[in-house]
Amino acid sequence: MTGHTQRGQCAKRMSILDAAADVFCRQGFAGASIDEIAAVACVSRQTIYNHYREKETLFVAVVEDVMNRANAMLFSVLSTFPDRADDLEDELTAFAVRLNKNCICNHDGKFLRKLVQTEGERYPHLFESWRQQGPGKLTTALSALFARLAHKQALVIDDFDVAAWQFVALGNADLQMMILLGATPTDEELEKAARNAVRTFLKAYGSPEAEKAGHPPQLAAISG
Amino acid sequence: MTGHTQRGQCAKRMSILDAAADVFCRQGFAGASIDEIAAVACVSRQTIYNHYREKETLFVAVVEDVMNRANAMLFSVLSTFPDRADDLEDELTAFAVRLNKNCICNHDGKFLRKLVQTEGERYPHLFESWRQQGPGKLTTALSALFARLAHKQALVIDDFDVAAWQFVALGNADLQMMILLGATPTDEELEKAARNAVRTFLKAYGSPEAEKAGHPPQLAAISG
DNA sequence: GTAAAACTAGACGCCATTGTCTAAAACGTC
DNA sequence: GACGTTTTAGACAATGGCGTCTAGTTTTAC
Repeated sequence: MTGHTQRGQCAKRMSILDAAADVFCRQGFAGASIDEIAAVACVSRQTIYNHYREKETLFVAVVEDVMNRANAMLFSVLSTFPDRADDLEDELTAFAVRLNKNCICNHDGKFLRKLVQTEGERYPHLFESWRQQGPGKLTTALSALFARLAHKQALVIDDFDVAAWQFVALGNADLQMMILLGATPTDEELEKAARNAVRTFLKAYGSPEAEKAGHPPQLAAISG
Repeated sequence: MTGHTQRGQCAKRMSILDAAADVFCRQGFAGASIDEIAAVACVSRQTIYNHYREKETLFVAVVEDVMNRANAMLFSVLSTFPDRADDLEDELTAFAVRLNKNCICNHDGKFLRKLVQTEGERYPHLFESWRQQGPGKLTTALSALFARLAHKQALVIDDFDVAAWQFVALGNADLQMMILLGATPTDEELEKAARNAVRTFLKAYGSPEAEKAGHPPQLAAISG
């Protein structure tokens, strides 16, 4: 139980977890075979059974592993939310790109979406905890961040929770089909999707005082 | 091969297709067993092999069946899109409710989302045709319908395709999590989600001239 | 260097599933 | 009522995956 052994074991464990995530994601739980996972992980089948009692144990461990990584990435991205009202459109667009690219369209996001949908009913406890720690906290965090921007007069928002979800939903609007099919969007597609989303978001929630010359508000000319 | 026989066979076929859709949706392709499908359909296993050569043939037939039903329903709902500018918010909200309830949150929608995601890469041709005939035509149709409203000065839209996707995306925003977990939203939840979506959509795309007393535009008071 | 621990390759029993086959039964037509 | 078609129930071989076991090899600790 010394450091070296731990490192070796740890490496095998990670290799197994990565391979299992790959195979489970492609084939689903029922379609995945331990032999294929062992082959992808470059490990003998017995080693897998040595670390995890059975297929189900392995599956749960994989899901927890991916969940932890995804949540960490999510909060890492959240910490880059724009704090000041300057260049709000560009800043929000860049943030939406980061969110889509690193949390939703990446491997882990694809894995979780797929597996939550297919196995969620079979493991309610597992995915309930994901929902609470992932998307649940995303909502409250984003909601608070938008509240801060609203407090600084950069946005005009009546319901922060609703606005938070709508921001995320708008960000995915153009990518929905690609997300469904598991394709990875290019940087241009990500940029364009985020740009469209933020433009519409700001048309709905943008503060008139914060508008700059570049994008005059459509309704500014109305008198009353 | 007379009428009665046809009717009997047809009933069996439908029974098999329905049962197979149910089991495939719950268990996935790999996890579904012919025996379970036969049991749900109240049919002997041999009858299934009599109608469909093998499991894969049955699966393809089920997907095509559900796709056809879903597309028909989609266009049926699309035909109820509001045509006049009166009561636009209420009309759009009711439309969004219909779209979510009958096309996205129903059994067929759940089935297609699940199966496109899990088996889409294995049957690219099948799901490509779905994409073109379903969501693809939804975009162009919605886009044209919004263009008509814009032409009537009820909306102000620069890019109709983008607006169409955003309308759908906003409509799903509140339901995303339930959709992912396969839960069926209540009527109240559907109503509230649609209401939030349309409010924001109209804040972004609403025409100032069409605004009524009930919901004054946020930017109307600006002089500049 | 040695001993313990971990890993490998492969064989093995077990079970579920697929797809076929057969004989009997149900159904509809004439 | 006789005939052809369809359905049924069950047996059947073949396949493949799971999980165990064993014997031999590599890695790690001291």
